[in-house]
Amino acid sequence: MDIQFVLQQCPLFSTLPGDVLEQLALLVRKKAVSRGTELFRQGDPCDGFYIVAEGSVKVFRLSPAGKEHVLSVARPGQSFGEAAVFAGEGFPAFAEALEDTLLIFLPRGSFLEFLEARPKVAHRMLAGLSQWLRRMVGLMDDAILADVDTRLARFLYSLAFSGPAKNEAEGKVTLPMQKQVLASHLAMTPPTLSRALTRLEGERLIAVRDLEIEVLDPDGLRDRAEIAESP
Amino acid sequence: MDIQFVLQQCPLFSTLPGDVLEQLALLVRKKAVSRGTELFRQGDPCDGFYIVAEGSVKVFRLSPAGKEHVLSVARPGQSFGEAAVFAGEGFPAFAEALEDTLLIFLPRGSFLEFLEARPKVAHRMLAGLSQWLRRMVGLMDDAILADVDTRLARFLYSLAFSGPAKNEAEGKVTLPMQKQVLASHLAMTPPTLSRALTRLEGERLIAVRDLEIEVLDPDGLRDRAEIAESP
DNA sequence: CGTAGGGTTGAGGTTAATCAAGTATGGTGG
DNA sequence: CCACCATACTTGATTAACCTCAACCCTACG
Repeated sequence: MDIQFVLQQCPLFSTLPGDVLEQLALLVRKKAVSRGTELFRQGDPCDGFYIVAEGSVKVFRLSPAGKEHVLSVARPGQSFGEAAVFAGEGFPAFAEALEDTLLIFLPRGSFLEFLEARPKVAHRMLAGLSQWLRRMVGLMDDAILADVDTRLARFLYSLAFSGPAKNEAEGKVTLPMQKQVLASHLAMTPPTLSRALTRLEGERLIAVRDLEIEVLDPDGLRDRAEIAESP
Repeated sequence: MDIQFVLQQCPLFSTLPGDVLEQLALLVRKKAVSRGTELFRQGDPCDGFYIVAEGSVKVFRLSPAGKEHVLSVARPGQSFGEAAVFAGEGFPAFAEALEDTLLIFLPRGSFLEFLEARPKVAHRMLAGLSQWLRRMVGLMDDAILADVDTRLARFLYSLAFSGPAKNEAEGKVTLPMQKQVLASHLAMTPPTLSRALTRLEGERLIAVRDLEIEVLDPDGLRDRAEIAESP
């Protein structure tokens, strides 16, 4: 695994010139963990943050009653835990590897030094945190203002037609996580997700086969997702 | 109104030395608006952000169906809209003055220049955004994982015993907004909030008189809020 | 006074959680 | 190769929390 390559994949650092990337690479540590490994717990003091090189990591919160809510699933090139670096109050969530995973760890102290000298990177971090904030706010009022079918439709639509327009030829996407994880991410239970998928399938908007989802009617799905037309 | 004084009240700038504050003060514009004025709309291009000097501003999102969700109410010394400055994608929410309000406006361009030269301030902004992120995540999984009574208890407890421990002698606080605004902030409807207050009152945890809330049983309220003991 | 807005109270309806049973699927060990 | 088990997912029936709609109260204010 090439560290610099991974760093460059990360939105936070993708605009950095080669020599700066090289300096950054000197600060980091590689870390290989197996499925189920807990990277950090809510409240743990934050000694740095991570970028996923291979595999995936679930970031989630636990209610006092033990119910879990998945904030995000980090996949290769994505970072997690970076917000905690600046607040200095410990991690606000749990993180656990969903499969055998290769990570890059950026220690807090040396990373902050690195930042101090590079306003450009700091600016990039500010943009990155703003994005997180945006995403979380979106997630939140989705969960509050929209019903389950709408939430699901919105997730599927943006998976298929925005974001890193990935492996889909026409409208075929693969869910980036298990359905029970997705259910928690969308603030619903697995039975509810199952039924919501069935309903959207019944409306001929999608076709489901395990984690493979085919979007049959993009416009219909967009309507269901209550997303405004773009032009 | 003294601009520098207001800037210093804002957590983002409270640690700045006097001369830097002076420079910052040169960039800003005062703005007086009357109750009901819309400061910006969701999607508007972001040309800067605000700090409240006097009054209060409601920041909220609207669902396509027209339902409103109040993200926060900014009061004197608090900033809003700052996240949009960095993302460069327009404001993610609406903002409207709840009363006649005095504002300080920091224009995007000159503020970014100001930041560029001052890593310390940038670092502070990073911490500030992290705090926002934390608050939003907290709000979100409150709304998702906790029932209405718990949400309300949590809000009241933190209002009375953390935050800017304000005008309360023992356990008396004033709700910082109308009840219908609070209801939306806590992701419930006014009738539901009303009943929840009645229930907590019935359990002798609080006493309500208009916007004045007296906390009768702090420990009981903390238990109801499912907040872990601190020691 | 009379009206308007915020707030409360009551009855009824709906969404999604819960609980429980049933159906694949994949891995493991005999 | 097959029996076994664990895990993910689905399906069904019931329940409960909260929303909705409506009437009503109250205070402020013209």
